[in-house]
Amino acid sequence: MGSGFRLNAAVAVELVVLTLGARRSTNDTLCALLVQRLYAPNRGRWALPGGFVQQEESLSQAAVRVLREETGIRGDRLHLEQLATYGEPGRDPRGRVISTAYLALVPNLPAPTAGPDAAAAAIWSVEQLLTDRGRVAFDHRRILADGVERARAKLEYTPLATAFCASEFTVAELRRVYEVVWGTSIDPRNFHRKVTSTPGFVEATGRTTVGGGRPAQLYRAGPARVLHPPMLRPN
Amino acid sequence: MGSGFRLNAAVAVELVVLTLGARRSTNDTLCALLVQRLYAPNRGRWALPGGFVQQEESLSQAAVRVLREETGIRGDRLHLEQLATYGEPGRDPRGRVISTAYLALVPNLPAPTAGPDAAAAAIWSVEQLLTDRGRVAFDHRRILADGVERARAKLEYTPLATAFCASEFTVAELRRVYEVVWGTSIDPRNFHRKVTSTPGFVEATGRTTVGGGRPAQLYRAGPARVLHPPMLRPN
DNA sequence: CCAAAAGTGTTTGCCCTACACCCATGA
DNA sequence: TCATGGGTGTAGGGCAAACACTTTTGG
Repeated sequence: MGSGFRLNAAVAVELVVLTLGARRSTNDTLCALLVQRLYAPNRGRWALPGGFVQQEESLSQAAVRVLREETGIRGDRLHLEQLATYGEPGRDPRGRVISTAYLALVPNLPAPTAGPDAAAAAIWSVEQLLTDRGRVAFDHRRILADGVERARAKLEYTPLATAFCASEFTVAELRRVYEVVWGTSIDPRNFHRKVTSTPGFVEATGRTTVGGGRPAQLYRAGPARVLHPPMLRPN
Repeated sequence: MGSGFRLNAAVAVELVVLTLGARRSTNDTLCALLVQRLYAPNRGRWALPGGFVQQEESLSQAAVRVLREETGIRGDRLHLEQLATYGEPGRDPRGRVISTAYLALVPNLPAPTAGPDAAAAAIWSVEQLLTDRGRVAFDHRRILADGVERARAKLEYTPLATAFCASEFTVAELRRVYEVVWGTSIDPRNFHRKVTSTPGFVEATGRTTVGGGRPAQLYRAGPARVLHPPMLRPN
């Protein structure tokens, strides 16, 4: 490490909060949580929830705090992982800002409430956000794209999809997560077999759903942290 | 992003530089490049090459500069990617330091020369470094472990292994990379078939080696950025 | 001719896909 | 008894591990 210790940057965290939103009746759209900026720079544009890191907190603690402050979401029962760090000079007009982005996946996102620094908080379709240029502030479109790609990749080899579901869920709900995030359709029969035969992916609770057609088994997330064998994206 | 812009940290980059070192005649040990600290804190202990980011440079530019300054390695013909960011309060006794770590893979690492802030620069076996506690400064053992794990994982689905080889290499040399980094042994026949049949992984140059036994084809890295199908670790 | 290293053919078994089929409920 | 969605059986193809074998060089 170089010789001269000197404060040389403002370190912030940004959050890519993904959830499955209800465009129609079923949760069939991948959505992200954004806040509308109340102050300059980029006043009025939509940005990822974020904030500067405080003196005695770690980066991940800052991410949990910011998520609660700006959106009201609690950090428990929530998947949170570090995504990447963005530090181009000039990415923020105020000065040198280094942003460490975190990826958060939440089930059943409650209606967000804007914090004191935000004009509004809302859930947008990821597809729209990535298509429309100019709606998103700073370099947050790039950060969002990186977060979505990370989520897509991690569905393959980790049980991350369970983070999009409630504490108990059916195999069909889990399949819908894969279909929405990947943007593909999956054979229900083979998916069912694969999920239930992968050790540690899901555990049966013994309970079932009611209504509709035949009742479905309810499952909860299992102890596995990686999937053997992985769920492969169709290609 | 929160309201108050204020410089609140010293941002640094750290480099996990991996190479295949010659413990015996063949390159059969995964090694990392460390520098011995000349100044406090942690004077005399071994640390990853690193340094504070300067005003008008990006994080990746800082990584390239530090690599050159502290070890004499040039940034061209070198794989460099961002690994993760470490920001626990108290990880550096001088104050709040946020370190973004980069992973660098180099073939045929030349004898490193210590820069002005280092007492020495040397190549150590990764296995030794990760086993011995107390030899490595700060939280750099953790960073090194993360870098090694990233390299192991990326060998599976990217042509990263070619970054450990010279510009032209044989299939057997490429196989040795996999065996050393993964710590496994691989069937030479199946490996050969797999590598040469994966589109874009390697390209034949038409030339061959001389000496030893039957001459081997020489290859260079192909244009692929991901491997379809992936090379899977035995398990 | 023999040793050494490169590269090929062939078998075998597994996993994944596709799809036919049966199961359990509400109306 | 029909509609609806949940779950199982099974045949076929492709891929990859295992290993015998051929090829091409240097002594």
